[in-house]
Amino acid sequence: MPLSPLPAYEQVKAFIKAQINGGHLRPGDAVPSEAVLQQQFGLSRMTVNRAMTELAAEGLLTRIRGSGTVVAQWHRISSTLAVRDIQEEVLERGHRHSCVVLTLEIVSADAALAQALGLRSGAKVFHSVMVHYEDGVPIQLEDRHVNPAAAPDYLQVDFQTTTPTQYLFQCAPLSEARYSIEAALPTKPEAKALGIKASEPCLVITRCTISGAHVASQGRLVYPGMRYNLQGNFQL
Amino acid sequence: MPLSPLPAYEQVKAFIKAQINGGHLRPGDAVPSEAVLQQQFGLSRMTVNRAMTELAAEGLLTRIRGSGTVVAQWHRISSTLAVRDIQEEVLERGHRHSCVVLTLEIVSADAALAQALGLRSGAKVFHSVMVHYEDGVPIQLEDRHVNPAAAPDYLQVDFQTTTPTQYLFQCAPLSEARYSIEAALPTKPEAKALGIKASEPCLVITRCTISGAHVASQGRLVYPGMRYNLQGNFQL
DNA sequence: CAGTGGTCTAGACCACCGA
DNA sequence: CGGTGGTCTAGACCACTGG
Repeated sequence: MPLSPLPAYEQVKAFIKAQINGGHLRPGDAVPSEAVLQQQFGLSRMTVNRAMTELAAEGLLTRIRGSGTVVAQWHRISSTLAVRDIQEEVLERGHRHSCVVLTLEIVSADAALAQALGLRSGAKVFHSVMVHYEDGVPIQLEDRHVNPAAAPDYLQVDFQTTTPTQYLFQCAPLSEARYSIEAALPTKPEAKALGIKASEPCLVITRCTISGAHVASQGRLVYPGMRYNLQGNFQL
Repeated sequence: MPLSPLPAYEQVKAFIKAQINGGHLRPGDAVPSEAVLQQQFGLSRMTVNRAMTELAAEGLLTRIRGSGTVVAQWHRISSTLAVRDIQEEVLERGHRHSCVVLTLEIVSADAALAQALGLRSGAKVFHSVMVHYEDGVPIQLEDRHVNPAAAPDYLQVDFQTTTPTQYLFQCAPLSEARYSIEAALPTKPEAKALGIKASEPCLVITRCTISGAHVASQGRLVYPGMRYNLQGNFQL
């Protein structure tokens, strides 16, 4: 008969978090052992263990077999930096998304691109450039090279209704990705397409997605610095 | 007598991951129920349940009580966006860290700052500005306002050996943080301190840390765009 | 209704650590 | 050696979903 609707292991987690938050447990301090908590809460060890294991997975505790559990020295500031689909993001903010395709073509990969996509130099790859708008304001330029093996029909996609991210995810489910976030200036054509000055700083995310055995695509996402920022929130 | 050193639940996780990775299970597809996996692997349900629960927590699966488990539609691109201590980061790269303090003073908070720190307008707060160097090259400018209630001895700290992040973490353990990442131009004094042109785009991270009841500090971290980027890697 | 996942128990064996 | 955490079992009750 649980008076509170919270599962028992969540209550244990909350208790430990409260101890840390309130300063009763400080980084480096020893946390009560599972046996003790088991007694205090009147729970089985498996339940207490789940609570502690999850807190350790969150980076809040450090557990050492044979020794004990201590409060972790550095509480990670993580917060799932979600690199998401631009359309989804815009719609979620309750705004209107639209997209203009500037380029959609087949090109020969130069050495660098071929290497990145795991192809031989000179191989044919798809290339697209488009601008995404939020309520009519250009917010992202997307310059992407796609491995035809991963998405053979890429050139036929209607990018008014589907974004490359969505389409690629559908036909080549993501298994790995590498990305980098940096501040940089746009190229001249990019600045023109985004309707900003070439001296306007931009947030540039370059991303390389891998699907199974193929490198599926490589993209460069350019956001005008004045109109976009990445926000995060970290708790506990 | 486990022939493979991997725990059973990890093997189940690996199996499911492999199925997804290999395309045998695609987003939206139903995943075998716990009962089925229990049979196939000859494990107890608790063990299978742990595997599935963890995969769901990682965002790889979506579980619906009473209905079943399906492969999640969007594999999150997360990556512990580690907002870490600059000194730690530099040392980890095997380089030398040094720091020059430009300002260390007490100021009266204006309305905006007071609001952000949860103080009354005009309250005294600590203010520091310093530049961090990696092998002698300026890599970060740190402009920080500190709530005296959280770190009364802030002005006495030796910032040659300890960074504000380290010190604040020690005397006011982190319980919550909010941050924002954007591309922007440095202010004129910032550009001068970093030895860059005022037209050089920078990655600017603004961060507000909360410790228990206090807002501990608010910081503005400016990284020259040419010398710094945030990298991430996502797997699964 | 039968099948699903969410939680919990009371045991158990093991590897490891520190005294 | 006793205490720690890491894992696993064979049950159990529940809330929820679908047909």
